[in-house]
Amino acid sequence: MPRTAEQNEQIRAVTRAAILDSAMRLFAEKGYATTTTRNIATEAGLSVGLMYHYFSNKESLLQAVFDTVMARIDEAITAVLQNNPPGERLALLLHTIFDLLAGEPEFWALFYMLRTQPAIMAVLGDDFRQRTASLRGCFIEELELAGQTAPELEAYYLYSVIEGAIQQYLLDPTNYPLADIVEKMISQFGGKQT
Amino acid sequence: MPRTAEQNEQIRAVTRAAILDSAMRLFAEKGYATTTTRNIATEAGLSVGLMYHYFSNKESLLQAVFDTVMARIDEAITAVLQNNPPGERLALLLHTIFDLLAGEPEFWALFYMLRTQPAIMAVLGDDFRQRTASLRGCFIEELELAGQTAPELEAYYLYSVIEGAIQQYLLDPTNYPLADIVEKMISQFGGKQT
Amino acid sequence: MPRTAEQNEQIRAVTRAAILDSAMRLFAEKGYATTTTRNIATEAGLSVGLMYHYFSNKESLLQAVFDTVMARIDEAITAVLQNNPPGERLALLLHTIFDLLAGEPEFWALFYMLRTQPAIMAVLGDDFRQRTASLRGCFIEELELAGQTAPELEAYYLYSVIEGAIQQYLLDPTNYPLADIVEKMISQFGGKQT
Amino acid sequence: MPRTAEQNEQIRAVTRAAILDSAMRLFAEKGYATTTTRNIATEAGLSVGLMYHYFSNKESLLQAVFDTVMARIDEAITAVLQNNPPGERLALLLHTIFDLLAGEPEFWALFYMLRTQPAIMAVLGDDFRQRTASLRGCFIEELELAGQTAPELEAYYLYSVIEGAIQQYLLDPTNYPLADIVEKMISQFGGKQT
DNA sequence: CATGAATGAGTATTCATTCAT
DNA sequence: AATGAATGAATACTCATTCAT
Repeated sequence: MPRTAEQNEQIRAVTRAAILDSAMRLFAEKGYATTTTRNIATEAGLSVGLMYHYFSNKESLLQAVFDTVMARIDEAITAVLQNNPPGERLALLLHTIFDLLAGEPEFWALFYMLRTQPAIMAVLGDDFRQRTASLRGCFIEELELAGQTAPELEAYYLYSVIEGAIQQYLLDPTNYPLADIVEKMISQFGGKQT
Repeated sequence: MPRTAEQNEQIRAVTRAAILDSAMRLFAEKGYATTTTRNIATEAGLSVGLMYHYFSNKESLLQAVFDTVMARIDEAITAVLQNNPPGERLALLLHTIFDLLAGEPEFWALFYMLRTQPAIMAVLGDDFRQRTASLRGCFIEELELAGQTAPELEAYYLYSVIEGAIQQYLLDPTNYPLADIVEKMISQFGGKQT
Repeated sequence: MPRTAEQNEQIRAVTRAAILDSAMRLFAEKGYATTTTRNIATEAGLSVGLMYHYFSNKESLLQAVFDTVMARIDEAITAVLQNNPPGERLALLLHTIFDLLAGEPEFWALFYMLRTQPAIMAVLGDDFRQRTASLRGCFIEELELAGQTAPELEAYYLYSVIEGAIQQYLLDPTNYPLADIVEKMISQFGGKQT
Repeated sequence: MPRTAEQNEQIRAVTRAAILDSAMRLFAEKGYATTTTRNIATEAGLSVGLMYHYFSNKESLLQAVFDTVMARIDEAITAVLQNNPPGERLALLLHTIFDLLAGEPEFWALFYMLRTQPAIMAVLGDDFRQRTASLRGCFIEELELAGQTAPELEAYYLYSVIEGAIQQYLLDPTNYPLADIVEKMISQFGGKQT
């Protein structure tokens, strides 16, 4: 007896996730250009042909990986924003971001790998800038509530510290004093301590 | 009659520079993996074979590009350190770095492109970390003189701000308030105003 | 529906044989170094890429060709040794070898072409020496039974005559008196006449 | 002051010999195809360009190497033939050939390397066959004098033993009982002992 | 006579992608 | 849905040969 439509749907979802997962891991580990489609299929435990049933391109696979990464970050941030009152959100946001960093560094490594590739930014650049602006918007709001006099500039500055901290951590995870840096950020930008 | 050794030296220096220049520009513009050796040779106005007369392979060309970039940074920094008294160097260092950024952004884009590629970091990683540590060393010294209580931590923090600012600027050069950010950095870390 | 494992096996066997066959013919005809991988693929009627699906590189293809050639010889020799009583084998062995020579001279031409190439002997040398020793072992045994007083030396001598005869024949197949030479070898080394 | 014509002649002869020597050594060591023209020039201690003043081609260099090798053999053989009475020459010829083999095995290795390359034989084949016939002619004469009943066939046979012995020796110089084999050849073909 | 910079066609190999089953 | 055989354009790199000096 053939599979039901529902079962097929189920299978598709699982397989798709497996491919995405392999791709994400391999891109982060070896880079986009040096990862072959065959690599990804093998790692995901399926045939090359089947992979092309799910993603028409290596590039569309990249796009999907990017979307997944971004969705993950958005989700975490949105959760903080929705479940906490303005004025308390800044410290929580920072902790969320850096917990993600400590927990899944490859994830952010991938993020920056994508972001610094000209070939990739040609495709994803606008998306990147838009999301950055939106997150900075949150910061502005919070910084205003915290009583900062020049919240826009402060937001740019804060964003820079965050970004720089992530990169420095990725460059040398064992020595970078991540926790101290985060505390310092919080105290500087006036969020309530947690 | 063969060319004199001097003439050859001259020719070699010019050609080598042309190759390096093309490679640097193309790597920055298209990424390392997507730049072909033929690309580089054509752009430099010479044959593939000749390129291999000067650099034994693509990787060693990358290494040479990296060294050139680094030498350029080192040179600028060293000039500041040697020609100014301790205690006044911090602000000057920052201005130097960000002048370089504003003047030749592709240069730094290349720097970060290289740094976020796992395949490339496998080759250049140690070099990167060493240079980072050395520059942070300068910061520590200056921060101590500026009377900071925890100069090590401050240095890590400062370094992060710098790095983040560079990246944010590269992402959106027209909107990022680079000058203001630099001023803020200087005032925060206690170097004398300029 | 994917092909069954059996179907794939079938396909692989056929394609592999086609590649090996082309390679063998071309190596014999033009030499190893002057035969290109593209040559082989074209001659076998398939794409370059596919050839690499079957053999990981040109060298491993060479190795496979060598193994095939050797298996062919071994097979013929083993058949003689197993189906005939000691004491009668020598003449049969010689006839077997020289029938192979007359029937497929390119086959032996290939054999010697490989053997005299330093670059190739670096890869296949040990194998060559080992097989030579093993065949000489058979000769010793037979020569002992034929009542030769110094079977070891005789075996070396016999082996030399065989090898020399093959090469002389290859150099000038129309004029070399192969049959007479073989008869002379048999009468000299005391195998029963056939 | 410019060199005299004589000095130039002198220089040319020396340089030419150096090139030939390097080529011969390298061809024997690495094979024709894997030896580069640059290899040869470097080994001979001169520039690539200069080498092309002496030999217009890699192929013409090969031809010259071959001629040199052949001239050397011819010379040795002719010396024996001219300075000894018919009837005593056979054993001397054999000793001459095998002394050459023991003294300069690479020399013969080169000879066979060239001879088994189809690409090379296309150029040198006729030459090879002619020289072989001429040497066999000497053998026939000597064998007739030694009273052999079928001197033509014997000559073919002898030639085969010689050729086989050389090759076997080259394959495994340490173990092959060259001296014994030579003695056996001499006693078989009836030349006077030496 | 002498040099080595310069050329570019040619080679082995890889890899995204397609397709018959 | 699933397989893996098949394609061929593209890539890094080599090397015989030329040529300005």
